Amino acid sequence: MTLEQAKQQFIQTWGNFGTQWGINRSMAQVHALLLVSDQSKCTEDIMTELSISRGNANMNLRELMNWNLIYKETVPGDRKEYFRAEKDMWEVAKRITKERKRREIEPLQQHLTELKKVEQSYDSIAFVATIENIERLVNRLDGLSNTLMKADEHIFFGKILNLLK
Amino acid sequence: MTLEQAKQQFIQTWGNFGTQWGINRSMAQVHALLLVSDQSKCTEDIMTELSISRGNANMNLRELMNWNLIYKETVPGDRKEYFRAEKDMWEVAKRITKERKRREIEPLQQHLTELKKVEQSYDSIAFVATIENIERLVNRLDGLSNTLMKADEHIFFGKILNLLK
DNA sequence: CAATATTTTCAATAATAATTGAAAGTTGTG
DNA sequence: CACAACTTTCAATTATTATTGAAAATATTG
Repeated sequence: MTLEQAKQQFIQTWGNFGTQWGINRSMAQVHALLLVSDQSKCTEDIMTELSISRGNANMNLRELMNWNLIYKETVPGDRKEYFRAEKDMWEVAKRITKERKRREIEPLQQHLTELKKVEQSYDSIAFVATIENIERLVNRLDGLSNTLMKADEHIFFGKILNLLK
Repeated sequence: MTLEQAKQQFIQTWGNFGTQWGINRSMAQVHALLLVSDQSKCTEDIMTELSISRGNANMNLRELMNWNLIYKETVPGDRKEYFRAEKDMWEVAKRITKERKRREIEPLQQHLTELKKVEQSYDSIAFVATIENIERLVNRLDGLSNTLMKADEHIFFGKILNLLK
């Protein structure tokens, strides 16, 4: 397998896994392309190399910036914007965690809190108990994300993986 | 908010979060419905209560069984199959973890191992290093899932959440 | 500030994924 | 074993999501 083939393969694979996680294929592929590229790339490069449209490239680059997974770079004497990916995968994990906490865990916590305001009755007891079980789990996932975001990789995994030894 | 409204709200909310995670809305809703229902329910009940077709209900019930999140139950004197959800949310978390490990982490590990077989060259060094960084993270997530699946909730979260105190 | 390069937007279109429902298959019953 | 009850399948349809590309907006240069 040549380097070029391997990179293509990786982009393909990353794209497929992305879709399984509710991330659109193009966004995952743009991310993958930048992860395995030494030089930063401009929109034009990305359009060409992934055979996607300008609009698509632009939109997903912007979204990757929102997730803090890529940076803009400027090249002296060139007007275009160039993009580079964060390569430290522990950083990547932390940033994804931070964003998912904000977009998913926190809204879910809000919804669950609301649901507990159901009017009390004999039948509502079991319902509230179920919601509270879900809430407990979600709160713990939240605690886990907070810990992960603060910890360094070594401490985080080191301690966890020793849990049951 | 009446109990009925709260249950409907929960089903709605669970469905929406599901779609964000690459789980189809109906499957998440069927799961939600069974989570908040005291009695086990047959296909007909589910079709009616969620206003979905027989095929849809059947397919998603089967998929929830594959994930080990619901059980079949039989009612004496009734031919129909009834379904009940696992209500222990720590169990639910463990089972989802187990399944995601099998469906996502393990195949990804395989792919990454393959990619390292790229032919060596000056340029491939950086590529392999990036793949190895990704691999390290994925392996640790794998270790984390293994630990979670074996641990009980109290031990698992107790120790983690004390990490940085 | 006009000319040009570049980025952004967004309505239209295409691709993908979910859903339906009727037909085929299966299982249990008298 | 014929019938009825129930479950499963799957081609067709519908709904959702992603993508395109041209036009509008913005930024940069001389």
